[in-house]
Amino acid sequence: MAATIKSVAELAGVSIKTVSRVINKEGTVKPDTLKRVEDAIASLRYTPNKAARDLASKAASVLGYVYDNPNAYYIIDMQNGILDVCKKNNYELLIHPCDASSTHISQELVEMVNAAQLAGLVLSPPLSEMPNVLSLLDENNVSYVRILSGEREQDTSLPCVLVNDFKAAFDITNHLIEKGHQRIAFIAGDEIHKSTIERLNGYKAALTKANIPIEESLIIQGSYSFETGVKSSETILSMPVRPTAVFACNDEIAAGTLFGARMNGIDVPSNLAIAGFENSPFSRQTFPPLTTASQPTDQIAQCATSSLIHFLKAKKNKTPHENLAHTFTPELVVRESTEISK
Amino acid sequence: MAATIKSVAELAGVSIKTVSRVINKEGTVKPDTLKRVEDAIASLRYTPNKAARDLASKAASVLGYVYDNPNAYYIIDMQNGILDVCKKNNYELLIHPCDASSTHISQELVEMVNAAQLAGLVLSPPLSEMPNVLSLLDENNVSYVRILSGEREQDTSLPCVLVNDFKAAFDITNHLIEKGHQRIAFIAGDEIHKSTIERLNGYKAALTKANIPIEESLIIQGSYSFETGVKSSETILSMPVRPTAVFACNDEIAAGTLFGARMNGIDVPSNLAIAGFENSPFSRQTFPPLTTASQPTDQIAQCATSSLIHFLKAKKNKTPHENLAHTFTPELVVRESTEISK
DNA sequence: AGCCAAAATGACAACGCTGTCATTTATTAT
DNA sequence: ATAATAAATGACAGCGTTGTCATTTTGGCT
Repeated sequence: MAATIKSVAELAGVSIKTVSRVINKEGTVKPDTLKRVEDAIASLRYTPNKAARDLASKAASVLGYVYDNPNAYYIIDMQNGILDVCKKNNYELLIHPCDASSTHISQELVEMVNAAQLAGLVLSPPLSEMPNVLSLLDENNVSYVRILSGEREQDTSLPCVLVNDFKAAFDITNHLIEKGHQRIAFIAGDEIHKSTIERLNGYKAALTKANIPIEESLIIQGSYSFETGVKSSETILSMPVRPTAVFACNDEIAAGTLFGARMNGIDVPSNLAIAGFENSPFSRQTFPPLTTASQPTDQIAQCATSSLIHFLKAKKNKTPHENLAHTFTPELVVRESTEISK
Repeated sequence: MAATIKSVAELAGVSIKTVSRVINKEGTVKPDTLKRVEDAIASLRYTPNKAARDLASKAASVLGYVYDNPNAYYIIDMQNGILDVCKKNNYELLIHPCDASSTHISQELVEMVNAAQLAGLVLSPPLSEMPNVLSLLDENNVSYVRILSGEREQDTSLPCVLVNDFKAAFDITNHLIEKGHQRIAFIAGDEIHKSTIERLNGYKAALTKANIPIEESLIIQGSYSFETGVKSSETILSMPVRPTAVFACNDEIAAGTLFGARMNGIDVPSNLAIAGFENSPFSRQTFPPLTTASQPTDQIAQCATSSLIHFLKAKKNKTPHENLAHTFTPELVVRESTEISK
């Protein structure tokens, strides 16, 4: 069977504790002993038994990524970012898709954390923004890092990563205004997502700054889906005074809007300019490609994960932990859907 | 701290072994003892320590999903399918994205299996089709299930799930022929994927059956990407005798082709019919929506995962394992990209 | 009631590692 | 050279389970 720490110790002529020191890089081993142990490890192809380590050290090194989000691109990017950092820190990742609208969701998460002995959780929206979820996690002393839109509430000592959707939405709206648009419709995503609200506020702020009155009739409720875009395009096209531009809350909605416009023979951008949000791959693949805001999802994920890991280390060593909140601001990406190419 | 088996045993007034029997559902516990133990578990909110179980039973219940595939939708579907079955069987899933073109890929996988003490691996294309990867896994006695295109080779006792790309590609091509097309271009995906070859063969078979000669100049090499589609559309549009239809190896290529056609003012489907493959969400979101073949990715994933778990159980109990290969055939989905809607 | 097999339960040693603390060895200061 | 100190190493007891095997209890027969 597989080599154990004992067989390595025997081969290297040292005690198992010394081998343990080597694999944990404790640094208190003499160079030549180190070498012997390393050789033994290599020749036996030894890999430490994870279960035994976790058991002995009373600390599982597994994080959980919990999401409820239909956006495959977002999830993959998040996941890859998280995995990246996990790998570097010798953590494992447990993936847990779930239904945020379920009434048992909070309970479900706590049970999962217990059952899988997770060290911590990475929460992306909308879970990261649901007070009931967060408070139950707090009660159960679960460590987590949140990725969310807007500002952080003061009442937490846990790490979090903020996305400045307000600023990015402001920039997009501003871009449309600079292109000469005065009537700009806004298609909202799910209300449960704080990003929807932040983006709406950014939109409003840009209008206000340009002295354009905010018309509630131009603001359309919806969800983060292609279908919302298609439906909204109908609404928009049938408005008595038709807007000349649309700012959709994400690329999927924008793509739907584009699709709907197409169906009705409306040319984009000459008859209707459309902007999305997220810079997901298909924002480049629609015709014409979509103006959008580029969210560095994998960086956000990496940042969140390493914050969490730092936090966990600090917690274990009872070291004080300076709890910085990192902020990312998505950047405007201008493409043909708002600008006629030469 | 958290409850342990010992505290449960004390509270219930039984030995830890009996508690162990209860949590493992061994079924040899008297109803009233069972009840007492279950009550104790509930009142202490006990959850078994995973590390301890794995260590004692010498068998971690963690599977690995290894992929190298840029297609976010495919991966998410696969992953969800796998997770589904894992959850039902109390397995965990470790996600491992990797680079199939790396020279160390085989080694990397073996190391990962050892390091994480994985029970088995789920391999999707192209990894599932790479002889060097498979043989090294075999050498190291790693259990895995493969998802792949076409037929199974005889030389393995491990489970696998087959996708009949040949038949589906035949159906798509046939559909185009029935629509009256005689010159049909084929845009291939990456050569490393067996699906590319199977789909090409299906295309050829359909042409042959309809007595349409196969023209090599109509077969364009490429990779599974939007860009391939865009580029290929240029190639196609500049052909001396222009094809009237295109069968792209997947939806992404098809979307690219559509994009390219658009750029050149070619109407789809009236000037050029386009079919894709995969039924990924955006095949519904292009304008016009794409005719494609619907692959039940999550079912395939579920089937593969449960095959693997059965195999592992059989292996552990040294029970003989009947090694069936399941086959899925993607189904034709006709949409507007090949058919003018009324 | 008395016997026996079958069912239920328990005692205890693993499993492979880390943490604690004791012991040995090397280094420095005198 | 010698004591004092620091660095390196080791012995051993856990960690919370499961597996093995021994022991007790139960229920069905006579």
